[in-house]
Amino acid sequence: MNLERFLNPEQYEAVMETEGPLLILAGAGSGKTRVITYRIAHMIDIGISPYNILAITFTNKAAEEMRKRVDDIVGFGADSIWVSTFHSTCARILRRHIDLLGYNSDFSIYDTDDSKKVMNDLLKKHGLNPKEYPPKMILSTISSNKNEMVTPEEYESFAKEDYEKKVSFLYREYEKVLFDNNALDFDDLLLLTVELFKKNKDVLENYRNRFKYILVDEYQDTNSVQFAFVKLLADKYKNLCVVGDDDQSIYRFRGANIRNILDFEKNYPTAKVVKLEQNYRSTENILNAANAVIAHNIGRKEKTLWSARGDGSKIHFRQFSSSKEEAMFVADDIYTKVRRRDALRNDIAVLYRTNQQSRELEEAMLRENIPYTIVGGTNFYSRREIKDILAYLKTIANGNDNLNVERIVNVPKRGIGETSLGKARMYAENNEISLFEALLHADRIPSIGKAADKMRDFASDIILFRERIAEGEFDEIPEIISELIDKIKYEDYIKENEDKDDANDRLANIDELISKAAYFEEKYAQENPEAEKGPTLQEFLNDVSLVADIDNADTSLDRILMMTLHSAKGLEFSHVYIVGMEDGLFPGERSITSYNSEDIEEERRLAYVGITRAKDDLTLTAAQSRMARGQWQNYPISRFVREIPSELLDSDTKFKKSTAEEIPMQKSKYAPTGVYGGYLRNSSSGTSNTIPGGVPYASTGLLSKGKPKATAKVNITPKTDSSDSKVETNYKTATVQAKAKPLGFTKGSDLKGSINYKVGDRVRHIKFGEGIVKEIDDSGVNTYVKIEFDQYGQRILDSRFTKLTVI
DNA sequence: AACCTTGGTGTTTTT
DNA sequence: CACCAAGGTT
Repeated sequence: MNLERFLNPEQYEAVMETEGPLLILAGAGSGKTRVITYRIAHMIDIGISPYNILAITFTNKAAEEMRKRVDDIVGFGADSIWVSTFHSTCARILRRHIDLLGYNSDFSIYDTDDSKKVMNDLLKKHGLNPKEYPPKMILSTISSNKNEMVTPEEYESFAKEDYEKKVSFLYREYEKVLFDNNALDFDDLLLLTVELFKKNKDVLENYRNRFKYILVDEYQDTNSVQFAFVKLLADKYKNLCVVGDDDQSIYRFRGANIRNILDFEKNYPTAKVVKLEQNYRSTENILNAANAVIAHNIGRKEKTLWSARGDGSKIHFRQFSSSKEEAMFVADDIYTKVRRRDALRNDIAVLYRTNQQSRELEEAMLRENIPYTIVGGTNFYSRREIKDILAYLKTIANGNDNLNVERIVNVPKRGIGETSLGKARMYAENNEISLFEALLHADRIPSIGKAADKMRDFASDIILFRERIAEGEFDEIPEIISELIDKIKYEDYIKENEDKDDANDRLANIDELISKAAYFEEKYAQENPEAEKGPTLQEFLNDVSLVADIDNADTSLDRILMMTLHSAKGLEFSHVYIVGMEDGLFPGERSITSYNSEDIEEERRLAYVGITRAKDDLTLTAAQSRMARGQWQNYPISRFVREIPSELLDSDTKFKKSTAEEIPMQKSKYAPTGVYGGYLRNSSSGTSNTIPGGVPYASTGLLSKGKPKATAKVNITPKTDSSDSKVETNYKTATVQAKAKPLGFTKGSDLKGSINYKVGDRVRHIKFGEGIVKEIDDSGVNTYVKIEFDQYGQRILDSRFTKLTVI
């Protein structure tokens, strides 16, 4: 391969140094991905076996992309490189060897919600007041301990105050519950792998010999336990290449230790260092702005990023009176750009500090009819119906997992109530068996009555599935899911308990889960070409537990992307908007008042990451007031905007002197048309709400169609709220009690137009095969497509998720 | 046992 | 404001 043609001298050096420790300091946009992929390709080219390479990436998406790119260059062998994230790598290792640590290889992986549930139960059990011992805080202490590899015993010996002693007690108890449930939380995946290696030298030796060459991307965001993991593996051959940029370290809150990258040369004295300082991504104006901002941080590795792309346009800054105005501006600006063909939709991103900011932006995009995808927020996998089905699958895989058993034992309702369940719990505890075991032998539970039969039926259904899977009766995971849903009559349950739209929504989500399983099978077959069997249920559940929000974002669609600054790491867009540039929001209140200067510096690094996502055009916006915590907050313009030299800025507001008061407000040109406003609660809470500014959403089509479930009480009174006083419309405030659709539908809400099939078309679906489009229903919030499949019969699919190809 | 209402409370960012 | 948990009602 003649690589010098494709690489600059520094990149070339980084590619060629295959032996020994190497630190690549890769500034933003400096062609890092290019270097990594060429490096791996080169290694294979000079005869290093792909089998001996381990590459750790930050997201699964990045892993997939890297594999694809290497494949494009070398054309073979890329599939036997082990490319994945820290968490997935560790999960995979643990599935093989965790029995050495006393766990069972069918362990469940608990997400944050699960951990919270465990902690709440513990507090209740020990009569501790959640106000005195906030579960969130305790869990975060536990998490930090795990990331620093501090055991409950060690923490106990540090603990001086009563509070700390209680926390150490809870830490110990929490670990016990997880162990008893045969469950691991995210931190355990890393921690236990390190423990495994330390305790079992032969296992470690095995992996050391396998992974002779190790590459870690985004090294600035590794934490102590990840460092330990890498060090253990790399210590024999020391062919460790780490790539990172200390200026882009943004995960301190989850234990990332910036010293890992700053001290790399100390830890590996023979290390070579290569600096990549030419930025190929951004215009000079954008890069200079980023450099100016980050220069305010102290204690960084000195580097000067430069670009040869020319000045480009200036950085736009606008301040608005409210966050609503801000959102409308962004939507309007995007609309104009796309219409004038200045930008393609999938080359535009809107970035924000907190997920809740996505709400108003979403409304604005809907109003301007701009197709968008929101990354993150309410995760697909945290939807009720998905969690239910997954809880079944997890129970089938791991019967010791009491948490998941509790979730589904009476869902769908099968007449097992709280009272009888309490007795089963008691019985399980007294006999030191799992809850599932107790249910299976429910007839032995004293004074339990009729519920015993129901319990036994439930447990034996689960066992039947387990046995049939073990005997290889199912060819593919989607079949397990489909049959499970039939068996427990989940569809009927949904249809009985929800109105038509909601039921459709949930059923479509379940179909989407089946599609995901089918996609997983496909991916697995590609990555394991020699495998005779498909992936196991555990492997699928693994994958599901460890997906990042960004992993699911399909960047090829003709939609703009909206996400947090954190999620945007590693991505690039031609046009970038960063909204909410306000002191108090970004940087956040806490980092401003914190006396630890690290906090504000991390926010600044986040700003740096955000700015450097932009290739050609960057727009920063701020609002003078926005609603937060139920109150209007008035924030001044972010210091990060003020740190950008004024000659780089295009702004019709003069704010160099840097206080918000001096800035004239933008006049609104977005007079509302009478349909505007806040959110209705969904039915489960059912209380009345004030809709600031107008008729409830029903008339915008955002509410689920059809009549409200509860009686709608709509009192319209003149609006007196001052927030919209600039807008000359006849505003009303409405108090309604209604069955409403929460606006939080994310993951790429669709807008009409991006569907490329019509009634009568013959289409192909990844799992259900071929079929004919019978009906396209876009009367409600989302568009549903009814399809008659040749093999699977009629199904209703949600167009937001379903990818159908017209044949 | 299931549904509805009320009240209390919390504040980034994510695997 | 929005979420969640506890208590009250059918």
